Amino acid sequence: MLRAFGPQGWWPARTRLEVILGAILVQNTAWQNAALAIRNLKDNGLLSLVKLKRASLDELEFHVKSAGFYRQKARTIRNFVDWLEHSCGGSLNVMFARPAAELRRQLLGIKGLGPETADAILLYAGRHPVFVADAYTRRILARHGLVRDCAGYSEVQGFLHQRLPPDAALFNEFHALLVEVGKRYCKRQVALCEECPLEEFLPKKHERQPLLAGAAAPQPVSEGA
DNA sequence: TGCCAGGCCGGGT
DNA sequence: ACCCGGCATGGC
Repeated sequence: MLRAFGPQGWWPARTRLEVILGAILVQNTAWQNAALAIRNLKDNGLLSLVKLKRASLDELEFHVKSAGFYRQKARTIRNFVDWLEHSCGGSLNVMFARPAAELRRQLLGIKGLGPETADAILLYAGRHPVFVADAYTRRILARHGLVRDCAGYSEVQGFLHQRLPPDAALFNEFHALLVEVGKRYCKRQVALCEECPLEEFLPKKHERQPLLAGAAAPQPVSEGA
């Protein structure tokens, strides 16, 4: 994928706060629409924790409207800012100084932040080696028979964590490339992705082992595989 | 026109 | 522990 598409330069954000806002705003939404919302916040001087704290909910809703689900996302932003204030004295430095596992639990406690959003924050703003097993990642792995079709977020994330060295830069680039490939070759209603450049690196279909088929336990994998 | 997009929550089995 | 409907805008 890297050879086919080159480095993706993700996450497309300038600051940690932009990563966090983008992670919330992009939930089940095309990035373009989330980027528009970020631009609106920026153009209206709201792209700082102090300003976000002062903004009314109506104001937030108005500016993030282009991202869709704007009432929920405005509340989620508000929930995060409130939590940061109470739990971290309003400091992202304090927040990101916490151990990844603890911080993840706390983020999941914020209404509107689920596993993918929390992990995107941990990886792309905190540089923690946590794989973001988003819809494209799950779809591509399932289409190639690496995980079950119905595999959920944590199952796919576990699959990747078992087989990859815990390297944030690797997770970053790999995930970004999976999304790029997914956008081109692995949409929802396309059953096959014969054009997918991943095919080149995988065993032929008849040679593939059922790595996580059915109720079988995950296979132990050698170190650094 | 209809489908899709880098989810998450709440209520129901 | 799943399953489902609701949430909403913008692009093709």
